[in-house]
Amino acid sequence: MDNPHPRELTFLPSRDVKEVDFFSSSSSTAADQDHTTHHHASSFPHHPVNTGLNLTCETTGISTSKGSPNADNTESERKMVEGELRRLQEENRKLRSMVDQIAKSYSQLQAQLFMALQKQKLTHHHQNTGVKSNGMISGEKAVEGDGRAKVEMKNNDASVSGDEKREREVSASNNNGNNAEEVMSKKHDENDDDNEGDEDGLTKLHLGKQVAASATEEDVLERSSSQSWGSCKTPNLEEPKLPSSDLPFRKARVSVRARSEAPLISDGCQWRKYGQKMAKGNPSPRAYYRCTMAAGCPVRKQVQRCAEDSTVLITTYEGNHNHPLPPAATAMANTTSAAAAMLLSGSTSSSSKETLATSAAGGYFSSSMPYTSMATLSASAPFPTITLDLTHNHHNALQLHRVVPPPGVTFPLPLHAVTPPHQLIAGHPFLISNHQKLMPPLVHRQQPQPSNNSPSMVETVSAAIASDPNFTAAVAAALSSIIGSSSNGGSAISVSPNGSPQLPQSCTTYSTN
DNA sequence: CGACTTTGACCCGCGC
DNA sequence: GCGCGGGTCAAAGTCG
Ligand SMILES: [Zn+2]
Repeated sequence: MDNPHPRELTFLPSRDVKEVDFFSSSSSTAADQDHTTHHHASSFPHHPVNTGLNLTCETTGISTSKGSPNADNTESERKMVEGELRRLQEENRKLRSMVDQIAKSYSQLQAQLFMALQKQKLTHHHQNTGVKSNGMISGEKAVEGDGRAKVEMKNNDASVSGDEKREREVSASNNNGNNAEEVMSKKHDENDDDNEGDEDGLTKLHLGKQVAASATEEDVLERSSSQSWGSCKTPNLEEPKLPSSDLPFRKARVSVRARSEAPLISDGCQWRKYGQKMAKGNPSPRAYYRCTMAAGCPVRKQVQRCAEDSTVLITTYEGNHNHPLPPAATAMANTTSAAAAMLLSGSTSSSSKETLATSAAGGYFSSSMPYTSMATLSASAPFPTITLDLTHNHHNALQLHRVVPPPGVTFPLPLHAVTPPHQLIAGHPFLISNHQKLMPPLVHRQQPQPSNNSPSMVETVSAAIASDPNFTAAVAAALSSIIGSSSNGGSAISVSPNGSPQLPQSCTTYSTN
């Protein structure tokens, strides 16, 4: 059991947490201010500011500074106060809207959770919980070692037409150091030997192309699957039916967009470049890297600059590490897995509905990752991809984009950047349930605070995601994190479910700034 | 000398 | 079947 995921929250402990506690700090201050203001500004039309937040003002009276004896001063003071008051009201308003959204989201999540649990009970009772260590993801076929346990997950969307069910097998490789290697490294071989004979049907995934989830994903999947997965289904919307059932599995990828002059982002891992190609439509070449921290580590990443904005570096991660990672790298890994999980969950159910997924995701993310700019999930591309867009960092309003970038999607992830250990993040798993329709666009709050750091968001998100996919836990975590964190920049997540059906693997892409 | 990068060739899936 | 594009392999070169 060494799952990398759980591993310490080392999310790049380099920075401090940037999350702002919305409620704790901001709100409190606001409240205080309110009080003060109220007193003074009696004349104001001031609406009853009710922050839904329950910021109670009464007692506090900040009578402190007031008492100015001079009328003149009083006058000027009053103006100032009024101005402040307005500002505070504005802030309160924003806060309130946030709260409302959170509340809604919470409700929805609860409902979903509930449904999911029920489904699980009914539907799949049997999922084994595989334990997994780190997972590796194999691309399309999972190679199975003898010792692996396989778990099958089936998702059926209850809501959806039943055909959507997918079956996945996850092979949990407990002892597979090798497996991973094999899998990743040689795809080619697989074909040939894919069957070493031993396989029972399992070996070949049921699907022609379905892929077994890699171990890594397994983690995610496993956990999530047990909970979140099954559940994911959304309430029902019809799904577009996708050919998905047939679609081959693909790996989930996580990409990060960030502005960076440097050609590479340091994510705590060691990478070896194994190829470079000129991508069509993009003047800058795309570089392919493989993790060299461990022999068989299947993790790969692609790095390329944005065609439109060469300052934006897009890093896409795929796969999970099969070895322990340094703290700095942990975040990434977690992110990846988390992202994968998200994709999976999201894709599963909704592959069709962006909205829902989107909204849900958006909600969570945004809440959980205040700093991130936006996250996008898309199943459409060749592989399901989550993109974190850190290029807009500061002040962004939360937006949901349903962007479906042709190529992939983006979603804010935690960068490897070094950050301080976040408790939250690591601790709380954050999942996006696929289909929840939370509020569509989250609130946009733009807070004056510049301070955000994009990284924190990312971290948060990734951490959360990565951490455990338990739905419940995730939800709880998400909520808590949301509540706990203040949002600064906005983040948006969008999901575009196009049709890709299943996501076997996970990739994470980062773009550095 | 080992690890990494460079770079053209090769493989493979996909659309026409 | 062919061409295209994405991704990977692996020999050769580079660096410390
Ligand atoms: Zn690795």
